[in-house]
Amino acid sequence: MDHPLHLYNTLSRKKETFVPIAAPHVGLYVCGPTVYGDPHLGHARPYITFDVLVRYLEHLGYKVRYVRNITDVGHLENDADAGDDKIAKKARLEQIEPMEVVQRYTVSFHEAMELLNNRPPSIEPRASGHIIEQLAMIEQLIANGFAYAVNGSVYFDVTAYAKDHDYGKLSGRVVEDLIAGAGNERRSLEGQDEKRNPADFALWKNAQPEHIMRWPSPWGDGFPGWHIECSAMSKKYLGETFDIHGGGMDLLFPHHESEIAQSQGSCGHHPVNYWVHNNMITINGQKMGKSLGNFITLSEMFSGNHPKLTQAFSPMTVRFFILQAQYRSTLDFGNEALQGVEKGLKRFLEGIKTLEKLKANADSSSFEVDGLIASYYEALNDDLNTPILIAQLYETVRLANLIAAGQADIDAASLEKLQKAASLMVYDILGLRDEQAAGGNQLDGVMALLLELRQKAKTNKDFATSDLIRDQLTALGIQVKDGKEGASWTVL
RNA sequence: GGUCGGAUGGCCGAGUGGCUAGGCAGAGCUCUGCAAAAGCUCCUACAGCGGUUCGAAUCCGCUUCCGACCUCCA
Repeated sequence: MDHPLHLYNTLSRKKETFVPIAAPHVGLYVCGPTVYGDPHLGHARPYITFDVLVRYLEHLGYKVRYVRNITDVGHLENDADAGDDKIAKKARLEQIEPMEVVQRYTVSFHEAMELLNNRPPSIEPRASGHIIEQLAMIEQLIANGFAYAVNGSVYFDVTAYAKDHDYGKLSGRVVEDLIAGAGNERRSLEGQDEKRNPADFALWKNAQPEHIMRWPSPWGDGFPGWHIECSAMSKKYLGETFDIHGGGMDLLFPHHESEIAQSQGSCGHHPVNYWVHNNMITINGQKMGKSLGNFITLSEMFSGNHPKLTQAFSPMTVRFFILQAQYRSTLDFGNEALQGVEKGLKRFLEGIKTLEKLKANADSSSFEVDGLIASYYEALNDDLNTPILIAQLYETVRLANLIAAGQADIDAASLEKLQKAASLMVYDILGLRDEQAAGGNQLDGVMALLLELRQKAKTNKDFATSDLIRDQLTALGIQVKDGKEGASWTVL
């Protein structure tokens, strides 16, 4: 291909040509959700972004193994309940089993992903199902001198690791600063005094008696630390070095930095070639997140049941909204923006349908079809620039409408090429689907009949009847559009 | 406090040295029995101040403002 795929690699801080380790195979690991709460708008962004990446890679002919974990062992709290396990806490709160919480939110996550038309990953490993692998990696780290056990907990020894490795190369941290402590604002975490050094991080945490989620280990009952699951599971399913690791920018430090240290420390080499990070969704310019409590869940988006929402927004509106920003830019949430996207999406999909139904009307095209199609690929190849792709597809829609109106020409061969390429981009790569496609053959037949009756009325100048039919249909949510080739309709 | 990033038209959001991003909103027109849809046209912005350059939204410097990470987070 003339323009190979380029991805921005956080590690090198520049766009790089994507070259897999063992083409045509591509290994992709994306940090999955912690299932102790409903999925929110922020979750939609990485999973849509990497869904598009997977779809595109497969279109390019790669065989992708897409691994995305489910974190169901919880992480340390930072508030008054410091040292608690988030999942255990929520379970006590609701008087149910931890695994029940995990199950409920895993299901709700899957439902949201399906609504957003994100395809499931190839493997979706659970942290709780890989305790053995995590323990093995921790023991290896101890054996290699990069970890130490204290009071039933095990910590990663950043100082020891940093002697021969660059801890901080991904996130741009300086080890000395981390060791010195990150300023006066740094809160004191439970277990901080057990660490040899403030920069050290937990690999295994000793479980307090009230701690429900616990597993036996060589150091006593406990639970895995913050970052070890991703290292252990990516190694298990993708190997010690794999192609792409994705996730939100907020995971850059300490999560991904520590993943590198754990993998490097235990296996002896760098785990990932391309680190790809999506930016945050903001609300009033501020990050939308659990800790700030300013997030909107996906089910609230879809139902409109949230004080910040003036109306419901469909899953495809949300998907289109997210795809209209490049994944490395922040994207600001707003009703006005969403409403604009909703209308734009409708016109967009209508236009694509118009293109699909188009018939060739000339022996040559009045515009350059190959260049237009090439522009789709150029956009995607440039670090998945979906907004540019969408702009080019809008241009395609404009041309299709012109052809339909007899104001532009296209030949048969060009038309077929364009139809194929545009549909591929819209449905297969961007992963949009027509939410209004409903009714089936029966409705089609009924509508054809109604429109025929209306046409008769119009021919007889019986506009009262023709308007009655149209207005009643409008009231039912079906829009009638009179065109040169007769009337057509869409479900609103 | 440290590190990094951003400031684009009413709103969202691309773009990195000259050439229209795109969408939504708004205005006009065409089409139409009237609408709707669609098309065409218009609205042409780049935080501020300096500098480099024939030419800067785009490069450099300074200023102001905003954000992210440094603590679980997509």
